[in-house]
Amino acid sequence: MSKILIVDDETDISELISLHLSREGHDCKCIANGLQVMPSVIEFQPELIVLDLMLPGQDGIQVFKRLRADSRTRVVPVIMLTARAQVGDKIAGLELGADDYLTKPFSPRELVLRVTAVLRRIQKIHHVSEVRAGELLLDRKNMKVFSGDQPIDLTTTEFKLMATLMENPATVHTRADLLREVWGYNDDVATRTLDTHIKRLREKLGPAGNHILTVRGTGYQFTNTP
Amino acid sequence: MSKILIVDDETDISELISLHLSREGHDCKCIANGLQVMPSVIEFQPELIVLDLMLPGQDGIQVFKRLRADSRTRVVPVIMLTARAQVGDKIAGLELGADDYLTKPFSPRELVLRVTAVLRRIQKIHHVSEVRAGELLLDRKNMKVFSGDQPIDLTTTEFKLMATLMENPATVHTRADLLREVWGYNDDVATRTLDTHIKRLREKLGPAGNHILTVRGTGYQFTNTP
DNA sequence: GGCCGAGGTGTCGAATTTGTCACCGCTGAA
DNA sequence: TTCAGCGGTGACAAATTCGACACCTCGGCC
Repeated sequence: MSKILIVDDETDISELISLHLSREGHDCKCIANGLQVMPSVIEFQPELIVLDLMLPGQDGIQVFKRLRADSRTRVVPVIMLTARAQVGDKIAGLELGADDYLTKPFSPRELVLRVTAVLRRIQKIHHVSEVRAGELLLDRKNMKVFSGDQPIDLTTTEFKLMATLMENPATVHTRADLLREVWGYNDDVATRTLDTHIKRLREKLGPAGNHILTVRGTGYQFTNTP
Repeated sequence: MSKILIVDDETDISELISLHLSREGHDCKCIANGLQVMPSVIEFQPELIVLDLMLPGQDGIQVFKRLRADSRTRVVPVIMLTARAQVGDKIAGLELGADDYLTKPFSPRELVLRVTAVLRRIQKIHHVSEVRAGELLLDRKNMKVFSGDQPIDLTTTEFKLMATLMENPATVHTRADLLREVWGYNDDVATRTLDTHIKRLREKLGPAGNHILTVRGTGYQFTNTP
């Protein structure tokens, strides 16, 4: 369930990749032009970039260098796609710090595996410590939530739930998803704890509580703009 | 109060920098040889690197590239030092994504200002969610501590205490410091809670518990090498 | 060796946290 | 309009967490 940006000139390949990654629950966006990369990354805020080195008009390596040169995009992991012939590029890419690479042609399954591996590896290492949403601010480092300047005391479970919701705003979190992420329930348990905790969160958040929307029959959703 | 690695061939400059940064409360380490950079970074885990581009034997730019190419070191911000003449280097460095640069000669005050600025900027964006120490691993994201593969369940307070200790290993944390950071006690309260929690931590950590050293009359200290 | 004080440890009660349950209101489909 | 079911809510009881305290051990100084 990660946001992935696919940068490839060949739109059919992009779409194929996108299709397979979407099936895994990822949120994909495709762009064909290297010039769009920086703005797209800053706007879309992908958690992973799949970058074809064969881009029209400009070198994929240049695009990559620019990604790594900007502190806003530096930490985003990149998987490079290279044609088998471009050995030089591949080496250059890895030297510059690509997180993985794939030589064309490759099977979609292979790509999915690499993506999963990189995400798992990367997500364990970095994450954003502060999440902002309107007047709300989630501070992981100090395990606190602020509504404006006012700190809101949350218990551990409440905080985890809040963090899970805030981290992916505007997406619906299934009851099962939340129970898995926050409580570690892997099988589909019938429990009302989630409801109770949502209630407690809303209570403590006060007016900001209406950032948490109910999606009837499915789960809950955090919205930046209540 | 950040860990800063200074990489400079000229030891007198290193020492000058180190002196001024230490006065600001930072924890500095100096190395003169570019080859030591990677191991030093991985061991010392600095939050900022001051890198002189004039290194004996090898190019500072190469060192920098290697830092950015490794996922373990990629996010560590770098301030580059360049001689005024090396305009080409400076440009190359910025293009590659240095976080700031300084041309020699510079005043210590200037450097301190830059360091402070970069730290403030960077710390707001990312922080390391995982802290490693020997077989121990602190995982902020999931609020867990692992001893090897084995997860150790900690309560919120225990986790905060553990995190505070692990984040600055090899430094002595005063009782007052810990009570302030973990419990928020600002005035000097006489309490034994800290002792009790240290005991509980050691208990739960099992053999790894001897990472936590007692500094008699002062406080506690976390050590990477028990 | 004896003493003093710092720190280790076991235990207890209060406070907090958490999951369950019963009851109710609301929603949306028929 | 009706009704089944989903979700909101208040109450409650079990479990956990936390800080205090008493007692003990150990290190350092005389």
